[in-house]
Amino acid sequence: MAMDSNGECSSPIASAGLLPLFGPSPPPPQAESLEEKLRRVSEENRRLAAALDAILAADRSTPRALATSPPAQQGNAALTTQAAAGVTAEPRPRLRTVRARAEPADADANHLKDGYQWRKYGQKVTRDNPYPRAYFRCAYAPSCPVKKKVQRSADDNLMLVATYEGEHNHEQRAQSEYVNDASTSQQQQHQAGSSSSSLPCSIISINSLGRTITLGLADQRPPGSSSNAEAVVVGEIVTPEFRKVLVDELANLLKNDSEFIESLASAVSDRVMERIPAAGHIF
DNA sequence: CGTCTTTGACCCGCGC
DNA sequence: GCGCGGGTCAAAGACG
Repeated sequence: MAMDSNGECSSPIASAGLLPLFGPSPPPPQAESLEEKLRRVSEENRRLAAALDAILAADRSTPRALATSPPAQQGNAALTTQAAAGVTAEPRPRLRTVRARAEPADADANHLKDGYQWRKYGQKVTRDNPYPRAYFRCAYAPSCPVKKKVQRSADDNLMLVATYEGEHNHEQRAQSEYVNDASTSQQQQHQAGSSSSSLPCSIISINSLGRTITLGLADQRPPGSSSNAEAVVVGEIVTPEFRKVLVDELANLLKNDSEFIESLASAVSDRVMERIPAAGHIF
């Protein structure tokens, strides 16, 4: 995943070559086995990680801070990434925006599960959007300065737009939404391993009927586990055993699930449409 | 009973 | 200075 000039995520297409996942209308390789798909995605992840490294290396020459984001956890909203706050100038580099598509069943909930616990402290109807904006504070640590605003998109009421402000100053284990301790330790390890806390910038979540697939495109998490509700696919698959478990899990999830394909196509399509303009002014 | 959410009021910055 | 809009506070209610 590439960062734009503001340190935010943007399309890697221009620099890293086309990721088939992002293709405008990826032909469903139905003859391809799940394992082959997995291998292909892992390969793409490696390419993207390399591209990101190159971009970050170039970006470090400028003194601005990289925006970070909370980890994309599994929830009822599929996190997609963003390129938003302070697009033209960066006086407030800690501001970043995450777009998430909510499940229709949660159409009334203005809540975005992102791996942290939040306490709502306000709600406001803004002028340019008929949907109310909700204000949240990090509820894990009283001293944590992080805030977020969540508002539905005026264009698409299923699209949640969350704006994060500040940096978490605590360990991430703040949520009960983690599937299990193993995945939690992964998250913590991931956070400790990354230079700037957490970020969904490198993660694609595709939610289908409560099931989520997360593709960690740049981070190097250790092998993890998955629950009966979710499968987490990270960029580096280390052991054959893990891959087997992963493939089995994916197979269970996707078997007889034509809606997943539709959701996937929809999510990819949305994402491509969001990212193409952002990529246009990166280089 | 403690915690969390809701919601109206208040504060503050900004543009005119 | 005034009005507007965004952001925050805090009391009250809901909930487990």
